[in-house]
Amino acid sequence: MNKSAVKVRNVLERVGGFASAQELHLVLHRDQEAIGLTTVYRALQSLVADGAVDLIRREDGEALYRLCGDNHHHHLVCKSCGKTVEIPGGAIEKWALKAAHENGFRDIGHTAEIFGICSDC
Amino acid sequence: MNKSAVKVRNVLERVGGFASAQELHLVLHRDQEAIGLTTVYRALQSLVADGAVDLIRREDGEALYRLCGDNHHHHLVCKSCGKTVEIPGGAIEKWALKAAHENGFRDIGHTAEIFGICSDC
DNA sequence: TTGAAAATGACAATCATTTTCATTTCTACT
DNA sequence: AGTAGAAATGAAAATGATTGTCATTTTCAA
Repeated sequence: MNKSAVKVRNVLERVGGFASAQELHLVLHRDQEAIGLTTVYRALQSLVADGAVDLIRREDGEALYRLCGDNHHHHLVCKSCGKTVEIPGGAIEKWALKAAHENGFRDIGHTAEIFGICSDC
Repeated sequence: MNKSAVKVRNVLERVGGFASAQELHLVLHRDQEAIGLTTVYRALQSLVADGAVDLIRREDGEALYRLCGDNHHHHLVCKSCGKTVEIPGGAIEKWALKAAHENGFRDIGHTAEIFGICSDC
């Protein structure tokens, strides 16, 4: 992991939730960390590729990033306010492996998100 | 619902899965249905607002639309050749409902896709 | 030190989606 | 039928996040 990726990861750690690439870039600049927007995007790409960062999409399609623990989980997202709850995979993992295996697929990955309206909205 | 929305809905019915706005526009043109891309977008917006159409995001952020009330299924996609297999939801449905309920969410929907390498690749 | 490879960032390019706005088509009422 | 006002349409321009380009800088092993 290179220097920029470390900086970006530190900011993600500090903000402690989902943030867009542009927001992270702003925070870095407020902190006098000279780093280009392009580099922020590249750092995020590699962090996501390494599995160190989660990527989800806001409803308007904008990408949001968040540090993720190494434990695998999925998201329950409120369509109205964006509130997000991490939930364990559980049954999904087996379901994905089973379906893939039955069809002769290997190197399996999966995505799953649940969305709805939270109790506050 | 106006004329364009009906046309768009008919195409969605015929393609029978997720499709992007641009793909739908292409299909409409192949069918000699003169309709502008702008109008396709507007029709999709109102269909989504009416709850007649589901909107999800591809991994690159592009919007995909699907008629609601389609019998529900998920996709197993080959990362290499793009081959796609429809698979039933099964366990996922229960998992999504349970997780959402435990966290006080309502109006639940979910997306799930499995990626891997198919036997031909 | 040196030279190749990787990283950086200003800027331009891309591309889905939205806005604008002039024009056309409905709709309701006489 | 006629007509005014509202809604729909679509071509073109604007928007905005993300990615590509490429010249320059940094890193680092030999």
